[in-house]
Amino acid sequence: MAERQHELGSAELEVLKTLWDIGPATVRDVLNQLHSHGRRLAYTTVQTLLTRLEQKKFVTSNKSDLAHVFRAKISRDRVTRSRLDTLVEQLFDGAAGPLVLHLVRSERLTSQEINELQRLIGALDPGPK
Amino acid sequence: MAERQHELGSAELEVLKTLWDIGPATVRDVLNQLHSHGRRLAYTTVQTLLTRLEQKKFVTSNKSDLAHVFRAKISRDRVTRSRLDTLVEQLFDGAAGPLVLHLVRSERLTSQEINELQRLIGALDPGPK
DNA sequence: GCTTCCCTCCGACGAATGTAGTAGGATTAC
DNA sequence: GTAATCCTACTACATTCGTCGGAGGGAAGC
Repeated sequence: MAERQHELGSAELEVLKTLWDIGPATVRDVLNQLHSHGRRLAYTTVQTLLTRLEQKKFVTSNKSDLAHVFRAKISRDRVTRSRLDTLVEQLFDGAAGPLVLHLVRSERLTSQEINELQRLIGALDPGPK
Repeated sequence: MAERQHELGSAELEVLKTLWDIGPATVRDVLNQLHSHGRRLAYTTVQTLLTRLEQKKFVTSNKSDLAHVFRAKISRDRVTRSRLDTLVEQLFDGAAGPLVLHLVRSERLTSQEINELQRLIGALDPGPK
């Protein structure tokens, strides 16, 4: 019950991601963007999703124009962090290490990412702990 | 609709994790284990969860004894992988790199894990791609 | 000024999920 | 053997989520 990860469904996340990608937008804008990515949804579905996101405080809207303009209020980073926390918590009882190792081992990194990682890791201080 | 992540709810996962932790067990065993971790659930709730997990083929049961013995059929690794795939897909459009970088940057690793990582990363070949 | 659009508001509905109660059979304790 | 236990099977119910449809009010075309 400490797990309040039930705050963002997959469809809601898709819409939120669209806002991150194209910036503040109307229902129609989001719908078009989704359509252009092959995602079929009804206009009102997107509207419902945006409304729910607003109720959940993940989005705000400017209602001064006829077509309301929605804007993401939470960053992609925050959502990522939250999702990861939940995953790490649920699967590894909070230990992030095993997850990272799992990811790194799963050979899904591009060479560029590996280089980047080597830099980052090299800079990390295993320090006293 | 391509998203079939809707296969394992958080409560179901808790029960599955218990099976990974203590091995094949009865409803009562799982319940006790959960209780010992402070998780309050009714006996029948755990039973329902186990039944559903069995329907979903994530668990099998031996019904020869009065109290059925349930056994995890899917590994923690497979679930982890699946969860990660979903997360990477939903948040980074499939690119695992950013996720790893995010994790590494989030300073939640123990020094031991960092060492382990440095070894792993060092062994990785950025090679041709 | 109608007709057509487009938008918002509201209600709805089915599936999945978390949580649990009840019925009734089997086992154990006297 | 009778009562207290324990277990399974079945049913139930509230929520959340994904997905829309319809009503009704402005805006825009002609």
